[in-house]
Formats: sequence, C-alpha cells, structure tokens
Amino acid sequence: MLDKSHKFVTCQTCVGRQNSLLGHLCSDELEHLNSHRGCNYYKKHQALFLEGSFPRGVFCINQGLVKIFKRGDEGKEQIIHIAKPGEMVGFRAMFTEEPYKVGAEALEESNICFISKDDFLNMMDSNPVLRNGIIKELSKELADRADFITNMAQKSVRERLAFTMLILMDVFDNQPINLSREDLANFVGTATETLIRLLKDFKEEGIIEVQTRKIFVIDKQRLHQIAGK
Amino acid sequence: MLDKSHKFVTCQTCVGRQNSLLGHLCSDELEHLNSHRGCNYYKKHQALFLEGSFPRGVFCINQGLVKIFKRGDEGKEQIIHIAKPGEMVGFRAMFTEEPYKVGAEALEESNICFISKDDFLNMMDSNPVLRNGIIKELSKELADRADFITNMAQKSVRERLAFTMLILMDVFDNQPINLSREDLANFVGTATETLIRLLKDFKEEGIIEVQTRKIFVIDKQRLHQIAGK
DNA sequence: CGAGCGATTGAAAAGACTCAACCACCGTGG
DNA sequence: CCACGGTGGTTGAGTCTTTTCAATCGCTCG
Repeated sequence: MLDKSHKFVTCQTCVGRQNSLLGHLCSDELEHLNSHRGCNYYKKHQALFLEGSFPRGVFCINQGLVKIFKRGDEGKEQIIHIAKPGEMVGFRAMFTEEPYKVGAEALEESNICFISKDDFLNMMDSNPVLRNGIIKELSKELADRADFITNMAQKSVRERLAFTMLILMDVFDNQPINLSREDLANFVGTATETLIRLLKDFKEEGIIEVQTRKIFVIDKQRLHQIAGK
Repeated sequence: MLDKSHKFVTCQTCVGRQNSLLGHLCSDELEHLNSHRGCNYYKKHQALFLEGSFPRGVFCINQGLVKIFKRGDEGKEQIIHIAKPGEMVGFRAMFTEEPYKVGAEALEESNICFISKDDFLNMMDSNPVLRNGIIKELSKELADRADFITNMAQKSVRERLAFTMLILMDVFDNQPINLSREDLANFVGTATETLIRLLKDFKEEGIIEVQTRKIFVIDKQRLHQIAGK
C-alpha cells in the first residue's frame, strides 16, 4: 500500500527527480519548485488529463506509473508510452497551445505532483539547463517514436511483444510486469486474444512465467533475439 | 528543371521561410543567417545525412522534397516524414548529442541550405522566439507521431493509404503525387504489391487517376471517409 | 534495340482478427 | 461462510487481410 500522506513528499528528497529533467536544479530553485507544486494521490485508473482537454501545467511522477494513450476511431486505446517515477508528463501539449492529443491515466496507485503552466514556463525561461534538457528530451522521444512506428509497420506481433516486454522490464524496474492483458495488448498494438496466445507461446518456450496477471521474464536474452535489433 | 544556380537563393527572399520556424527573424538576423548558411543542389536520391552519422548542422529546404526514413531489421525503409520547402530537417538529433536515428534523402532534385550546428545553436540562444518555435515544433511532431503510431496499429492498409494520400496532397501542394510505388508503400507501411492492388481499387472506385507513377486525387472527400477520423 | 528496373498480376500461405463460448478469480451481500 | 455476479482472462474455430514468391509486363535510358 502506498503512503497517501503526500505531505512528506518534497522535491528536495524526491528520488525520481535525480535522474529527471529537474535533476540539475540548484537549491534555491528546488526550494522555489517545492513551494510551487502540489502533490496528489491518484487511484488506479484515475485520469491525470483527458484527450481534448487543455493543459494547465505539468505532472511529475513521484511514485507509480502512468500510461499515455490515444484512442483510435473505434475507441480502442493505443498506449504510446508508460511513464515511471521521475518522469514528467503533460508538458508537450502545453507548448503547442493546443488541447491534449493523448490521455494520461494512473496504472496503479500513485503520488503525482503538479506544477502550474506559468510556474513551469517561468522556470524554463530563467533556467537554460532545464530548457535545454527539455529540448533534448523532446528530441529523444521523437527518435523513440520513429522506432515505434517502424516496429509497428514492419515487425510481427510476436516480435513487437518481445520488444514491448523489454521496455516493460525497465518500466517495472525489473520487478514482475503487472499490467492487464488489455493494456498489454494495447501497448503492443494487437487484439487481446492474440496477445494471450503469444504469451502462452512464450511461457511454453520458457521465456516467461506467469502468475495470474503478473509476468516474470526468465530469459531476457531470448527476448532480445526475438525482438530483433 | 530546377535552377541550380543557388547563388541567387537568399534567406531574405526565400519563399518557404515565411511560414517556417525562421519566419520571425528580424532583418539583422536574416542578414546574419544569410551570410552563415550555405546552399547546395541535391540530385534525386542524394542523401542529406545517413542514419548513424553525427549531426553537424541543420538543413533548410528551399526547393524540393526530402524523405526522412528509418531502416527496419530486414533493411526495409519506413518513411517517417516527407519534408517540403520551408521545413528544416536534421536538428532533432543535434539536440540529443547522439548520431542520427533516421536518414534523410532528396526525393527529387532540390536546393537545400545548410546552417552549422554552432551558428544555429547561437541563434537559438539569442532568439527566444526561435527557441520557443522549435520547442513548439518538436511538441507538435510528437503529437503527430502518436497519431501515426495509432493509425499504424489500428487501421487497415486501405485506411492508412487513404490517410497517407491526404498527407501527400499537402506535401505535393495539390499537384499530382509523384512517388515511386516503393516509397509510397514504405510510407503507408505495407508491401509494394499490396499497395499496388489498393491503388487499383481506388482507381476503379473513381477516387484517383493514375498516369504511370503520378497519382491524381479526384475525390478527396472519399479519402477522408476511408481514412476515418 | 536491348538491358534493367520499376510496376503489375496471380496464386498460395501465413498471420492476425473476430466472435462466441467458457473459465477463474474476486469482492459483495445475504 | 457461501452463493452470486461480474470482470478479466482463456480457448477454439472460422474468416479475412496481408504477405510472399514467382512470373510477366513495360517503360526509360544508354
């Protein structure tokens, strides 16, 4: 169970922040940041923001996981990204001055801080390191998505599943992967039934083990092989 | 035939620039930009940069079209984007300080200017409007790619072809679409043969007309219908 | 005029999806 | 404590889309 008393969360002691975009703030800036943010507890399935709504600030994940997704024409979700502690979400649409093109939702109970648009934009103005970090981050994600597109277009579902599991091992920090079959399918980009069948194959091949919804990766090497370069 | 005497190209008179990221430069900045850029003529199929190489600056398309693509495991290209006059390419990897994750190649004969990394970065430092424009641009592209991924994952090839043709109408500025079948297939994310068959369907349905490799869109409305939301 | 590459067609096979049914786990209320 | 209902997970069968491979066609350029 997660500690809901987010009063104890501070930017100064936030573990995730160290490796994040906010990792290089000086103590003055940290102080300022800490006093301008709010922290909230999110239940599983609770939305951070909805596709179509207007950005009012950025979210910074202290604990928990957040899925970023987009709905296709038939309403089926495509998961674009899963954000983990230390990551910031929701700032991309803030820059475009358009409504969110994706939605964000907590995958598990989470503590998530919020920094208002103005505060964040001010910080960016006055802090070139932060600003450059963001430009760099955006560019990296662009490259990742080019990869994603190419995988989606050229790999089989089996290959994509292997690829996705490798990503998820990182997201879940080498703990068992704990996602609904549907979310998993929506990340891989396939039908739930197909996903389940492939999971079974992987199990029979000794690549993974499964305990109800939890997936343990046994043979990471093999996943790399299957996923391709 | 393209005018190869790029000596006559100047930033001040560059038509594409008006609506581009460099659209808001003052005359001093334009002067500076103009004297720090070089302009080159590119033959069809000539590379601007290769996947894996290191960025040394940004390219600004004066005339012509450039495909941005990525090779999958089997060497098959996936076209991620086609850039048209006024667009800048190659700056994303410059920010990440990593080698290019995509390649860029002229689709037709083109005049393309080059601005060195240092010059460009300096301009960005001293020009907040440019800088913010870039951040905005990166964010927009991120949203576009989320769309692309979702389409790839959830739409049929037929739907994706319709979608792609709409994009290409814009790229080709409502002139006939003039791409090899292979490039077209690599943009849609399908096999060349499949693409050809679907093109035939569209032709029979009166949606397009074809003259050798040139495609004329007759019924744009219908394409929208097929492409979905 | 011939070579060669891009475009096209056909047939067969593979991969993935849909639909329908069934199972299993979990929390609820009686 | 147990039956119940519901949601999420699993399986099977059939179908459809898309790919693959092989062959042919037809420009275009030297």
